[in-house]
Amino acid sequence: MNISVSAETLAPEPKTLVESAYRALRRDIIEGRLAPGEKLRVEHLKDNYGVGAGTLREALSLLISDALVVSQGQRGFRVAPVSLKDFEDITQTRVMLECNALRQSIAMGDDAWEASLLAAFHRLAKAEEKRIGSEDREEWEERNRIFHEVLIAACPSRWLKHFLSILYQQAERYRRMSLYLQPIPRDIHVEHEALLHAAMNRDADKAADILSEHIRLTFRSIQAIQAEQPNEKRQA
Amino acid sequence: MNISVSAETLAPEPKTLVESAYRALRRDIIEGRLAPGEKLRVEHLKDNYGVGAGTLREALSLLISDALVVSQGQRGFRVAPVSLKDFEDITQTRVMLECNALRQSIAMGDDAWEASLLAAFHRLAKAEEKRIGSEDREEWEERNRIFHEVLIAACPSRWLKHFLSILYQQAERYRRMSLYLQPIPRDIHVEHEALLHAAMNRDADKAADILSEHIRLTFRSIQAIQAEQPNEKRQA
DNA sequence: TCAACAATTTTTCTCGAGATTTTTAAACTC
DNA sequence: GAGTTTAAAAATCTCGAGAAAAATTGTTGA
Repeated sequence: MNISVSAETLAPEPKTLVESAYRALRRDIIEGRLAPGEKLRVEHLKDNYGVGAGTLREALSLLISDALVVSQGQRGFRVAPVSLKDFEDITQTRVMLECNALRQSIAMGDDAWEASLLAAFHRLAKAEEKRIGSEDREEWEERNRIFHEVLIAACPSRWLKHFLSILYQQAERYRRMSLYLQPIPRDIHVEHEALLHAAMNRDADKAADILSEHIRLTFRSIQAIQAEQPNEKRQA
Repeated sequence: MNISVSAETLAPEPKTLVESAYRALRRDIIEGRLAPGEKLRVEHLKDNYGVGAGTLREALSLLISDALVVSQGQRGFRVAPVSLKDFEDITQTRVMLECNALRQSIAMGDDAWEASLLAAFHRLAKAEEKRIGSEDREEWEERNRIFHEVLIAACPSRWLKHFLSILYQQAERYRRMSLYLQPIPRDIHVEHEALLHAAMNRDADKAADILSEHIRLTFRSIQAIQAEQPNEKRQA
């Protein structure tokens, strides 16, 4: 079985300028430094990222795969817009796919999978303990992603995992946008723990239920924030 | 409700050379003129498609979104490899997503959706009648795609439809590879008809069952061909 | 005051040439 | 003869400049 945590997780460092620019841009979009809907002028950005125009265009083309950038005809590139409706769609689609993948993973996971799951949970728990300073947020984000990734790692469907990685990225962007200042609520740790135990006990139904609620809860909290502050930008 | 058949279907003609090259390359890959695993040398291809090197690179980058092209590090681009295992994965994932989308579409489709579904079926049926010459194959492919697209058009999830369009493309490539000479079996028309009636009668369970079998059947027939001729190329 | 038109400016799109890196081939040693 | 090292060839990657299109600004006329 190919768990391949390090394959998708610890990317093997960029070997080309296009790749570097792609990653830098992706980070800047997901972490909100490039605002949703913002125009991405090649001539202006190529200086910021220290590459030529053609190289930057290529990096932007790659970001279309992730649906983080949109391009239209002869009018250049833009950061993908956001909307609550879109995030709801992402959430529902992710619930369906991730629960399915989790069931398969639980059904097929071997000892090595259990071990890497325990390890990923442990790393995440440690990050959750000391996440007071905002410095540790990046570490928590990384470990949270890995935990979710390992949960479904034993699922044999590459396509399912591919789509889920795209949806996770999208969800992360929304999460960061709204929970920028807010500390991570405490009960998320409890959810992760319950998820771990259900998975280790091979209780697929319970695990899927917890995961569903876990994913939906993020949407609801952002929905609530949006309801309080409807003054935020609201692109189509 | 936004049925938007013409949005994804009749693409609004390319307004840029990158877009033109992208479409030409996509056709050539899906229709098998560029073989799976084949190396895509930019210097050689730029002449065939009549564009500059940078433009072609950008088009290839866009094809990565569709998983029709893969690139690795500093070693250029390749046509995405194929394997029976991959097609099985595509089939299963597509069954799950397309059935789900179909159920939503049946639940939410209005009169206009029913009308466009009938129209799409009619066009497809006409193409199925006169598909003796291989000339009509292209027309049948197009109308088959539109029929499947309209079936799920009333599903409100953009992400689901986005993923399905990718999977459909992939499946089309496999279908064309193996059924190149074979005429389209007659019972496919019967399946389409049963699918239409189940959808029109709002019988979601029945429609989903038929659709599942419909998609799986294509895989099984290719699986059978592959079993007879295991001499074909078999990339990882 | 507003709308339509035209000139300017900006930006996108495109191409060809140069610098690195990979691949291929040959020569050499053990 | 097999494997390693070295040199040539090919391909990829990268950049800056020129052509086409879009967006902006200013002008004119009702």
